[in-house]
Amino acid sequence: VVTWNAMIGVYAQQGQVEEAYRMFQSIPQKNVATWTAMVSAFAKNGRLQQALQLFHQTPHRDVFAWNDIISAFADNGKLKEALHLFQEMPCRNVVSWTVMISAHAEQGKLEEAFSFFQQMPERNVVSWTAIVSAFARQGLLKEAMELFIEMPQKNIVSWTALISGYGQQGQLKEAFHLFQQMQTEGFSPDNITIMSIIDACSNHAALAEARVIDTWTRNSIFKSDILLGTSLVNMYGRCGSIPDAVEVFNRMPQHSLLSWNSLIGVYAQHGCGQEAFQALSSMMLEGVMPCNITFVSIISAC
RNA sequence: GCGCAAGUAACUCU
Repeated sequence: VVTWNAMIGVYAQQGQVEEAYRMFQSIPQKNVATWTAMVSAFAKNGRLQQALQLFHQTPHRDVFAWNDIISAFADNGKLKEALHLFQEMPCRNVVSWTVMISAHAEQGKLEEAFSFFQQMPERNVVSWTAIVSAFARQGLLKEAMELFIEMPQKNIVSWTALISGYGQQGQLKEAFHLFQQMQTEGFSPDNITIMSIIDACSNHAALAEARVIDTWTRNSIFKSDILLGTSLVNMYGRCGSIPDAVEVFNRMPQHSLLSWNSLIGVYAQHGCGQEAFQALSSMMLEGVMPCNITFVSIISAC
C-alpha cells in the first residue's frame, strides 16, 4: 500500500491523473493516505470537483485529508470555501493554520494572514516563513525583516523569501547583503535563491550586480543547470550586455531550445540580425530544432 | 513506513 500511495504521487506530479486514478482504483486495500494522495492528485491538476467528491468518500478522514482539500481550494483561489472548511474541520494542526496564512497572503489579505499567524497555537519554521514571505511579497520589507529576525529557526527557504522580497523592490544592495549573510550563517544558496537574485538583476537592469551573481555561480560548488544558464543569458540581455550573455551561453555545457531562443532573443533585442542568423545555424548544427518563437525572434532581429 | 503547508523561475507576443 505504501508503494502504491507513493506511485500515485509520482503520477500526479507528472500530470498523469488518469493513470493515477486507474491505479487508485486497482488498489485493493486503500488507507487514508491512499485516498489523500488521490485527492491531492486531482487537486494539483485542477480537478477540484473530483477532488472534493473523493474527499467526501474518504473513510476516516484525518487532519491530513482535511488540510489537503483546504489547500486545494486555496490554490484555486476559493478562499471562502477554504476558510469554511477550516472552520468545519474537527481538529487543526500547524499545517492547517499555515495553509490559511498562505491562502490569505496569496489574495493580498495580509491582515487576515497575520491574524491567523498570531492566533495559531504553535508555529514552526514553515509557518514563520509563510508570514515572512507574505510581507516580503507585498513589499513590506520592514515588517518582513522584523519577523525574520524574530523567528527562532531559519532555513534556506526563509532566507530566500526575504531576499526575493528585497530583490523585487529593487533593493539590490540589501538583497546581496542578505545573500552574503546567509552564507556566513552556514546556509548554502540553491537554485531558487539564485534565480530570485537573477530575477532582481534582470528587472532592474543591474549589470554590475548581475556580474556578481554570475561570478558567484561560477566559483562556487553549485550545480548550475540549463534553466539557470538560460536565465543568466536573459539576465544579461535585459541588462544590455550582449558579450556577457554570449559568454554565459558558451559556458553552458548543454543548450536547450529555450537556451537558444534566449540567445537569439538577446540578439533580437539589440537588432543584431547577422548574429541571430549565425546562432540559428549553430543551433541546427547542434541538432536543436527551431520553433516558431525562434523565428519570431529572428524576424524581429532584422 | 506512504498522503497535507512556506521561497524563485524560463524563450516570442500579451
